[in-house]
Amino acid sequence: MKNRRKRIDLIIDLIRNQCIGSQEELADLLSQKGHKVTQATLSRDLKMLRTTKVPTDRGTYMYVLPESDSLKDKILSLGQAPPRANYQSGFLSLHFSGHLIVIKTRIGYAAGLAYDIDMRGKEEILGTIPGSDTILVVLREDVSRNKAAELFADILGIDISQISF
Amino acid sequence: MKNRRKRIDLIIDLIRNQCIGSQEELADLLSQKGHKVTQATLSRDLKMLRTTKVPTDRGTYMYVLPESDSLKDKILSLGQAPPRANYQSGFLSLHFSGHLIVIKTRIGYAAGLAYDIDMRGKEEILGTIPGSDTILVVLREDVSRNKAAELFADILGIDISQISF
DNA sequence: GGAATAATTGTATACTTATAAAAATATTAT
DNA sequence: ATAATATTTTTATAAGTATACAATTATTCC
Repeated sequence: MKNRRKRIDLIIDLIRNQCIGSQEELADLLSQKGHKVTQATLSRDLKMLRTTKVPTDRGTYMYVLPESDSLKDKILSLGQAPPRANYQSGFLSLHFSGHLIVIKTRIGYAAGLAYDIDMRGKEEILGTIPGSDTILVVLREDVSRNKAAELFADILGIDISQISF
Repeated sequence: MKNRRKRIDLIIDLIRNQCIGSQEELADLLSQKGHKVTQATLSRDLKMLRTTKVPTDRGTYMYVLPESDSLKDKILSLGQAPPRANYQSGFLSLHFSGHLIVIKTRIGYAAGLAYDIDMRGKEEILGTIPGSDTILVVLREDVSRNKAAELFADILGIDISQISF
């Protein structure tokens, strides 16, 4: 089945990025994205992903994914490459938000990495702002994500699959 | 009530030391030790303890306690007002701009506050960059302002009305 | 291809958990 | 102590989740 994989990926995404309080709720979100499945199927999916429903500070409940190890295995077995830290450069992760890029680094590595990025991306980058473990990169408005992703994969010496669009 | 504390302690003990698959099961164990309570009470106890039911490798489910920190606080503060650090001393204002949030703090408070924000908003926040009296927060693109406002009201211990949309 | 086998899903339902409302128990103030 | 207030618990039930079994869909092996 082809859709199962996509559905699982989507579930992981949804759970990562929003507060989902029940399987019905998840079913709704999924169907909005074209995956019509019943609660029973989600119960199985969530069990397979070792997902848990945790009480929140606000008195509600939300599903959360398990700490990466087991999850990574699950994802791997579904054919997707897990992101891994690059300890040589201090790079940990890269995310887009609008024309911004947020790069997380090991503590203390932000400044050094930001310098390298500045040197390499004069054309595409308006500026970088390093904290201690985070770099904010402001892209020029006319630089596409794909272009930027290629550039950063190159600068950081990582595979483009490690970049989260 | 005197028994509540003892019951909670016992629940923690039981969950730590054996596999408990349902609240009914826990109720049985407790009653063997002299604590006769209904499932409803346990539901509340477990919610209060932030306990979660996790799918095991063997295809079963078991309750587990959360990582220690929050747990100790909960137990210690049983009955009293919920423990919440008062960050209001450092916090001055919060403004949105696109998927960014700019928080002004009293001088010197930005780094500390940013750290707390990082700890609390792993899901919703891509990263934070503290200056000395300003924190830049980059939200994930799919986090709405309302959700973010709720989150920050909670993190900062302020009323949501203090947040400027 | 088509039969045999395996994986996935839906249906229906049992099982489990959460919660409103009422009752019981404790605490506080007078 | 007693009324007033607050907390905790049970009861009853709603809400949510898991699973047996049947149906469907995919895969494998002639």
